[in-house]
Amino acid sequence: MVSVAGSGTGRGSPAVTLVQLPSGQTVHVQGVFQTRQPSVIQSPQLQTVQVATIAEADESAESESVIDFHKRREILSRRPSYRKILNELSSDVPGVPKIEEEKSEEAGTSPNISAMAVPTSIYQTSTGQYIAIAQGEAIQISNPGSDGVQGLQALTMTNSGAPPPGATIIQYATQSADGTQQFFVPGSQVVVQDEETELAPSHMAATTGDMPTYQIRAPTTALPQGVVMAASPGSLHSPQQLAEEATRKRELRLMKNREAAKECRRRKKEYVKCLESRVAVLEVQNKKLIEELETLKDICSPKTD
DNA sequence: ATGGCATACCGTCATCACAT
DNA sequence: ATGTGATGACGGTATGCCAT
Repeated sequence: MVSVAGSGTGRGSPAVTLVQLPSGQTVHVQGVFQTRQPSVIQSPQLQTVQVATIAEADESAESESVIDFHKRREILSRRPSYRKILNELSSDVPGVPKIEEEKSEEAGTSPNISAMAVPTSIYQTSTGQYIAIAQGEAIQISNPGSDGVQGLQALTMTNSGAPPPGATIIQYATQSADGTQQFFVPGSQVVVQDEETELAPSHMAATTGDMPTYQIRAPTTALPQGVVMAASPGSLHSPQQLAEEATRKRELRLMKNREAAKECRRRKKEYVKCLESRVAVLEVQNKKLIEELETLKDICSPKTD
């Protein structure tokens, strides 16, 4: 005969069951008969509901259940956020890294304009680079492909040489050893990229060492190809200006969404990795427990003698 | 070498959830 | 009500692998 003496089955703590063997020997069995555990793949929303259900069962039901109905409906209908899911997972499981909350400004996750000093104008070239012209003199260029500081380059105006009438030559020291580039800024809003680089796909431009050159010109009738007007706040009157503003807003939204999508995919990958590693751990654990169970069965199998 | 296939990555759109 | 961020869905592109 085997008697099960007792168990510590508090939620969160592993259940320890005391098994008394016929020989009088007692065995501590940990985790074979564990209390309900959330499935690995289960969303934390569901876990939340489970907990709520358990709580309900414990208490005198009626009063709470009516209130919780709508809440639960809300929870169930809500789409998961990978950050939330992973953070909830990691709060349960030590060793699982949390996804950090964005520290909006100084984090610098997006390599571009958000970190810049109040730019008045933002441009995106056909190669995907962003150019921001601040109120003062600073021009910053960021490569969306690169991250962090590397993608960000500051420019200062030098007012030298013999620029075209009304233009200011800007020298900008690239991080590569060879290059300086000239930007013509007549106080207007257009950045023109040199033709040789204009046709290059964005991923090529991001990876090649030779940097493209740009010109910032007075706007003509139409925007040059490969240039997106991104900002010129101020009075908007004509339908054309309104249309430009709409275009600018759209481009800005697209840009933000692009970044958001990147971030979302990164989080999703991290989340999936986390789940995979958790599956691996649980598989090992499961295997161990099965072996343990078999051993116990062998030991405890009634011998008719 | 080339075409087919699988996979990964990216940008965009639509939609939802939440904040203001 | 509106703006914004997050995310699923979809299509396009790049890349690697394999059979021919």
